[in-house]
Parts: sequence; C-alpha cells; structure tokens
Amino acid sequence: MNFMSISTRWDPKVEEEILKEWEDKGWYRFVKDDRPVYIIDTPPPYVNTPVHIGQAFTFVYMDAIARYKRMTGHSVLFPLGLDRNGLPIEVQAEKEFKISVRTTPRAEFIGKCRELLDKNSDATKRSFKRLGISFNSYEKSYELGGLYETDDPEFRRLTQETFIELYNKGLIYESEKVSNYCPDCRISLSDAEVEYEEERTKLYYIRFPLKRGGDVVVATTRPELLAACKAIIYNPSDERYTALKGEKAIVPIYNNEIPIVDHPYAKPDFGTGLVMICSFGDRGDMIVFKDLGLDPVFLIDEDGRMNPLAGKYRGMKVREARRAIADDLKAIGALVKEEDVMHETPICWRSKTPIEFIPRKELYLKQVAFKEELAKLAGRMSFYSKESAQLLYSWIGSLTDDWVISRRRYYGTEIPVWYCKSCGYVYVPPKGRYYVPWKERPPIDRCPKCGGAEFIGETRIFDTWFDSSNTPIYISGYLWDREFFSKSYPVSLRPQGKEIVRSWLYFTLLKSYLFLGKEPFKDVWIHMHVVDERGRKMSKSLGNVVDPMDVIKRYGAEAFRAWAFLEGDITTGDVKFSPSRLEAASKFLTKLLNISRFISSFNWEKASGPITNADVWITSELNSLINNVKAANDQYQFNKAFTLIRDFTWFVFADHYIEMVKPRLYMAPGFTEAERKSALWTLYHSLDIILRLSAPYIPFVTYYIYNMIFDKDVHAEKYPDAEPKVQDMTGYTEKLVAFNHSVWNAKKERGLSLKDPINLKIPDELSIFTKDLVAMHNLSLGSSAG
RNA sequence: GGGCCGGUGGUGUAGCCUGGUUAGCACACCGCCUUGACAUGGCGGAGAUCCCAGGUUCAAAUCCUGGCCGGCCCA
Repeated sequence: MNFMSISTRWDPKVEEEILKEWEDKGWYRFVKDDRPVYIIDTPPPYVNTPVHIGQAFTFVYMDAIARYKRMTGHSVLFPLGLDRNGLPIEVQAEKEFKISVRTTPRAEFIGKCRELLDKNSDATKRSFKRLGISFNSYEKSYELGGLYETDDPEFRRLTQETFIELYNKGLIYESEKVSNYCPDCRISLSDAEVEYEEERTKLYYIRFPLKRGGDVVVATTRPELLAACKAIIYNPSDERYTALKGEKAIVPIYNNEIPIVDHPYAKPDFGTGLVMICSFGDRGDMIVFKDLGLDPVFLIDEDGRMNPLAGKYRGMKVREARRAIADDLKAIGALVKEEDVMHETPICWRSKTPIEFIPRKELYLKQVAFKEELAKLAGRMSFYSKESAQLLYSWIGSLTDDWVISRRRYYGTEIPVWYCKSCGYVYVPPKGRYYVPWKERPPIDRCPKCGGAEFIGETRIFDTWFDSSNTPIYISGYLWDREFFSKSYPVSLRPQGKEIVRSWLYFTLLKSYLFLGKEPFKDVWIHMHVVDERGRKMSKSLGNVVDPMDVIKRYGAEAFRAWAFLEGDITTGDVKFSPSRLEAASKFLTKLLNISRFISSFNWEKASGPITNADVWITSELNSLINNVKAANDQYQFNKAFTLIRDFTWFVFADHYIEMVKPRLYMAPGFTEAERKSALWTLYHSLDIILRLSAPYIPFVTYYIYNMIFDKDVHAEKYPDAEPKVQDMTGYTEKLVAFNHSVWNAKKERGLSLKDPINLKIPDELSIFTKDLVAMHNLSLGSSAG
C-alpha cells in the first residue's frame, strides 16, 4: 500500500486492496514448525444457501481467535470446509432441474447435484474471503490447512474407514426397528434430527364400548391409528378407573377387543385420564407396548399413507384419514366431542413434516451402551461458556436408542458393503480407498464363505452426520500425516452453534470415542444466534433475512466486524442485528483513524520512555488493558476484550491523555524538549499497543494504519505483553477523569469556552499532574503546586 | 411436566460469583461548541419501579424462596 496520509474516514474499497495483498502474501498458510499448534475445527457451512449473517458473525469470531493465536506464537491450523453431503442438495436439484430422484438414473442425478454444489461453493468462498477470514487456504488441497469438501473422495474415504473399523469392532449392526421416519424426505431420522413443534390440533373424545356392557371415553389426537390400538391404560392412582382393571374394550369401527390396564404413563388430568395405546402414535406408545409386551401393527407406509390394514382408509394421507375417521366416528355416535389443544408434535428438522414411527431395516451404530464413558469424556472438554456443557450432558443422558446411520438416498457417502448373492455373506472391504458399491465390483472375486462369484453392492448411503462427525480427525491429518495427527489430537477448539450440540458435537464425540478412544476437543465454544431487530429468527417466510454481503456492500466488512465484537456476548444469548447499531459501532473505526492521524502528524523522535507522571500513568493503564484483554481472549470472551480496547482508546486515551499532552506537543511555554519527547514516545507506544491489541478483531484498519505508521504487517507482530517495570498509576485514572469533567462543567456553567482561563484548584491527590493539567485547562490560579 | 439461560433508562449492555459507590458505559435524544486528529467530532444535559412479591442482613441490582415474562432443551 502507498497512501500519502491516513484518511479521516474508513473506505471499504481499501479492504479490497488489502485482501489482494493478503492473498499475494499467502501469509496465513499453515506451516509445520516448532511453534505450538492451535487447531480450529470450523463448522463446514452447507453450501446450498448463501452465507447466513449468523455464519458471517461467528466466522468473524473464529477469525479473531485464529489471528490472536498467531500473534501469541502459535502455528494456527484454520481450514475452511464445505459441507456438500445430504438431502438439501438433492431437493434443490430436483427443483432446479425438474427431475425426480426416483426416476433419474443415480449417476446422472449425482452429476446434477454436483453441478449445483460447485456453483454454490464459489459464492460461499467469496463471502468468507470478503469478510477477511484468514483461513489457511481458499483452494482445495490434500494437505494440512487445505480447503476440504465433505463429498470429496478423500473425505469419504475417511468416513468409510471409520465405518469399516467400527464394523470390524462389532459396533455396527443391521436391524429392523421402529425408527423416526420422515414421509416427505423419505428417510429414517436419528433422534438428533427430530424437532418438536407446538401445533394446534384437535383432541378427539372417543367412546369405546365395554365388552361387559357400558362404555368409556378416551381422548386422543390420532384417531386414524384406531386400527393399531392394542390397549387402553389409566394411571394406577386414578380411582375413577381402577374398577376397570381386566376389562375389555371394543375398538369402534374395527370391533376388536383390547384390554384395559393400569400404567403410569397415563396422566389423570389429560383428557379423560384414559389413553389409547396404538402402534405408534408417539414415543410413549412405544414404551407402553414394550412394557406390556404388545405386538405392534403398522398402518402407515413409506409415502405417509394409510396401508391396507387401515381398512377403508387405505391410501389416504395421515391427515386425510384423521378427518375421515373422525367423521365416521361421529356418524356412528362414537365421537363424544372435539376439543382444540396445543400439542407438541415431533417433526423432521429439514422439512418440518410430522414424523411417523414405522419399522425399517437399517444399520445402527451402538451408542446407548457407552453413555457413561461419553459423559466422562465430555467432562474432559472445557466449554465456553461453561453453562452450555449442560446441553451435551442432558442429550447424552436422554439417549435411548442406537444411532440409525443408513439412509436410502443418493447424494452422500456410500456404505462400503457388498452382499454375496448366493449365501448373503456381508462383505466389508479393507481400508485404503473410497468404495462405491452401487456401481463397482467388490475388491474380491469369490465369496469367502460360499465361493460364490456374484455380489450385490449396497445402495444406501450414510447419515450426513456420520461424515460430519469426522472433521477434527480429517483436518488434523489422519489420512496423510499420521505423525502430526497423533501429536495434535484432540484438536484445540470446536466452535459451533447450540442447535447442533446434540448432532454435530455429540456425534463427533461418539465417533472420536469409538474410533480413537479420546475426546475430540480441548475447548468447545458454543454460540447462540443472530436474529432480526425484533428478536425473531431470520427466515425466508418472515422475509427478515439479512444477506451479509449486502451489509458489506453498504458498510464494509470492517464495520460489520466492529459491530460483531461490540454488540453483545453471543455465547449467553441471541444477538439482534440492527443496521443503526452497526453504523454506530463503526464510528470507532473513524476514531481510531483520526487518533492515528493525529499522532502521525508528529515525527516520532527517539526517547528512552515515559518520564512525566502523565506518561507513566497512561502507560500503566495500557499495561492493565493488556492484561485484561488477554485474560478475556483466553476465555474466548472477544466481545468483552474488544469493548475494553474501544473504551480505553476512546474514553481514556483520546479524551483525557491526548487532550492532556497537546500543550506539550505544541510546545506551550514551560515545557522542556525532553517532556515533549516523552509525550511523543508515549503516544506512539500507546498507538502501537492499541493497534496490535485490536488487530484480531479489526484486521483491515489496523493493517492499514500499522503499515502507514510503522511500515510493518501488524498481523505478523507479537500480541503485546504488559511491561512489569512500569509503575502502576492506574489508581489515578478515576480522579483524573473526574477532575477533567469538573473543569469542563465549571466552564460550561460560566459560559466559558474550553480555551478560556479559569480559576480552579487542583486536588492535592492530582498535584503530580499539575503542569499538564494547568496547560490543558488553562488554569489561571489556585493550583496547589507548581 | 422437568431442566437450562436471560429479564438493568427508548435501544444495546457493565456490575451480580466475592452484598455497602450519586447503578458505569455506549447508541438514540436535547442543548452548547467549526477549540490546529476526528461534526461519523468535543463538552454538557435529561432519562432507570435494576421483572414482581416475600425473606436474610445494619445494608440487596447483587444472596435465598416463590411467582411472572422471554428464549432454548428434554419428556
């Protein structure tokens, strides 16, 4: 860069020039040397949508961590990953190309997905680059720090290797179990992928005749499951019904007899206190079926329609069947009443479709057996903030089923298994390469069991979390640099959102435990979300989505960054995005430029250090700032750290110290050359510290100023350390500030300009600053000394 | 139904752990000021039932109990 002098305003165009310089330098590339390594396992953004403002926000935080760690002498591994596996891209491909996954040949369909992914990936990369995120690289490569993609053959090779190893350890099994099923996505879901949504729905009160005569009324939200009802339960403490024990009820419409039994799952105050137990309306039904040893009947097929066992309702969608059966019940007088209720419905996290519980044959990874060990390993990781660890613990505690890892979709890592056509032998190949069983022959000619030569390749793929849970293993060189890997694992930091604690964080922990026997991270930084000005989640349907690139176009990346660090602590709560607050935060950039401009208008003359009391005072304040900022940084409290820097720079250094030394700089009468030099030394020294402290947060402006004044790259400098030799004079700050305000106030009250002389006494405790204070305020009389 | 987090001037927050200051700061607002870095500035001002109710204490924004509201998680 070559500019004449520091500008009074920050021009976002300068950011682009700086980015070019950074790119040319290749300075952020990962280098293996004898420095301690710091590894950040960044969350690979899914590339089917533009970068979200929340991602922009949190990646800026990660960038500050990376920059801070570099400046404190670490070799920082900070790779960019792009998540490209999974359902959303299939859905998008179907929409964009108007094709269906069910009718398009697999290879062709995958090609279409890839086409879209490549286009989207470029946009994502550009956004991060523009924000100044100092990833080791923006180019894909198979080396430490290289950009990686989760659908890359190498990444998938690792996924398959973890499978092969876990399979060989006997941790994976196939079973036909009832699983969460999304009829819309047509896949089984792990428990982690189930969300709950409050839904307004009807509660139907249905009359069941009793076999011995009379009847009972049962309330349910799912009358369409009547044909699958196997029992009616009441709470053992519910005296209204204890007499019914052992009785049989007759299911309306279907006329089969079912027992009435007591079970604590029934809540006396819900509906009538009687609950019909059907396979399967919800998780509670499953528990009761198991407890009572009932045989389930399944009524819903993979399209989300009623199957022939539902009788006349066959072929109907679940919701249609519900309405129809309610009408029929009414017609025969079995429907006592309908009531509006709010009900927590389990839904698919992607499509928001209500999930059904149906049996499917899927592959499972054992996890329930390891809950204790997992909780123990989780305890070895430090959480920031520490309260967020509870999210992980409670999830581990609530696990009841093993992890469904197979999916019947196309765009994902293939499950590396072949089946012998003649004897059904399950062949799992050795580790070492990426396998595509649906289109490849297995690497053996004959079945080891029966000698058969024909094999059927597995067509299913893995749950995307089975891929994503390998990121710390992948980025730290497991595949290509085993020596580095073994030294560097567990990696330093996992930064991620709270909403994927039970998925990404949990599954990574599980994989790491089963595959390596270790916890994956030393530190875990959990953040909340960026929401709109009114505190609502940003969503397309609300129309309140803010594109970070629009923000950058308008205000610049540096303004966005300044705002991100000043606005609030995203680890304790959601942060509201507000353009006016962003504008306000960006004013600090102007302030910093102008402070620098002012200081640089004087030549930096040699001096041995601060000699006057005022200069020692501000230097000791800087010391204290350095200590406080570093302490905050080390706790990942970057918002606190940057706020401290801003407050000091503006409201202490500029407002008080700079104003105090101006007379000296302009050689007001009575000051010596040595005193002037001392002030200059102190100003330059302070600015140097302030810029280095600020560099991780606002890397553009600090780079620009540092280059202009010190002709060096601030990002290659050391993070400041406090100087222990400086006498601590921070105790004066409060009094000094208060005195200055009292003078300004007094002048105000008397209608004087700040330049006018005034007759005021300097408090005794500030007498050591008399010379500077007299000159600063033009105090004419009454000073107690000097 | 259970758990976690949060509730401080119009807005964003600090302080709470380790009770005691006129509850600090910023944005916005109002007034004055083109003072040789900056008017995206300087100085000044007004503006707060510290969610509510009890309790502990000489003293509570801070500790305890209960409740309300908001958010999230689990059943």
